[in-house]
Amino acid sequence: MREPLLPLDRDPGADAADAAAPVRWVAYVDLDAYYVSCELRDRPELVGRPVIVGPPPGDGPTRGVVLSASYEARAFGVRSALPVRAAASLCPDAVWIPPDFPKYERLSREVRTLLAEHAADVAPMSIDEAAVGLDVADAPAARAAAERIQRDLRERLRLPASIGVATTRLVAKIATDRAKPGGIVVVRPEEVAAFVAPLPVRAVPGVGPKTEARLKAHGLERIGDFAPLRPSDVRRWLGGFGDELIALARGAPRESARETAGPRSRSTDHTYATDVGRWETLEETVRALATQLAESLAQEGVRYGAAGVAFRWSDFARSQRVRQLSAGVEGPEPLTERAVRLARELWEVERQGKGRGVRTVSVRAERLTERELRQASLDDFAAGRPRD
DNA sequence: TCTGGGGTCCTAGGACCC
DNA sequence: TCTGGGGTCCTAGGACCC
Repeated sequence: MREPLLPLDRDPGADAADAAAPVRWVAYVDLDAYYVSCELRDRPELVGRPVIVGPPPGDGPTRGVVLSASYEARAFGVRSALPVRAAASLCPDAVWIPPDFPKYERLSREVRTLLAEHAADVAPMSIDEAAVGLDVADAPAARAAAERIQRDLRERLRLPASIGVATTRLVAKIATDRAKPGGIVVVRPEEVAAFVAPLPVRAVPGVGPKTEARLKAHGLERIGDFAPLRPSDVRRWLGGFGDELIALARGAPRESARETAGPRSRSTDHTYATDVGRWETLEETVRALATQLAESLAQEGVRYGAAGVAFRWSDFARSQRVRQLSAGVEGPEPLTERAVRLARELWEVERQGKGRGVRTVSVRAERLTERELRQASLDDFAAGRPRD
């Protein structure tokens, strides 16, 4: 059987464009135990103690989870996403701090500003991660640049960071995880295959518990196991992701061309203290969430082109519905009206016979566009290009 | 000790059009 | 009347990430 020829089947060195392209270094910056670190700036007396950011376990049932734990708390087995009560029993002496998201957002912006002083090319990946394109010639210079960034973050913002350095974002991100906490790991392009080979497949972003289990069933546990495989075989189990894994294992990962061009959707939700079995209650919540979401978008000059609703049921299953809207619309009316209708559909169709209640309801606006940007680009188009 | 509150991307199937 | 091939849009659901 013939194998389709893929880019990754070629010898990377044989590609003229690749050979001519200068090596690009990327520093992947990950702030350690970010929410906790933000809090310790204000409460230095807690440094060295087990600290947990999350809804404090109080009286009554808490439906919360740990958002961030200091390394001292992690020594007790406390991790992000652990239910609050489990964390409290693992680490009874922890200091609990309720989350202050505006504070974390504010600091995150300060971090980006600082990073921008080090490099022109800063791509925020999440509230506590960023990929920084380094303008350097070789690995020693890249390491030195990462050290400067790390020191600057520590001294000026009092935030500890781990940094992975490589010539692709993917490998730099994987290296960052090996650098935690507080370290720097540099991977030269010629070392990539050897660096990833012994790592468990879970080290690859995008491989979670389900994929891990499926791969294990095929006898694949480490990234290196993929190097000798045929793309067509792996593609059967993993789709296009299989090609990426093979390329990585062979030391020639393909950089995803995806641009992070601003958020694509925004949602807001509400978890009830006890599950809800009355439509009237749900409708009221959906209406309130949709109104609030649409108003905040309108305030920022952001339009939306689709509306969605999701339920998390008492059995933790999830159902959702999304509908496209006519065009980029604005204001609470379209979102609210559509969201209530979708919620009603979900309620009638998905609840049938199961008698389950709703635990969480969420409302989402998708296909976001910025009013000003949209206008500007239309103007540019009209002015700069002939209409044909 | 059940499991928050955001998000993203991928895939597959159906509708519809040419 | 049993029959094509492509392309695109929309929707649902799964998996994953911080």
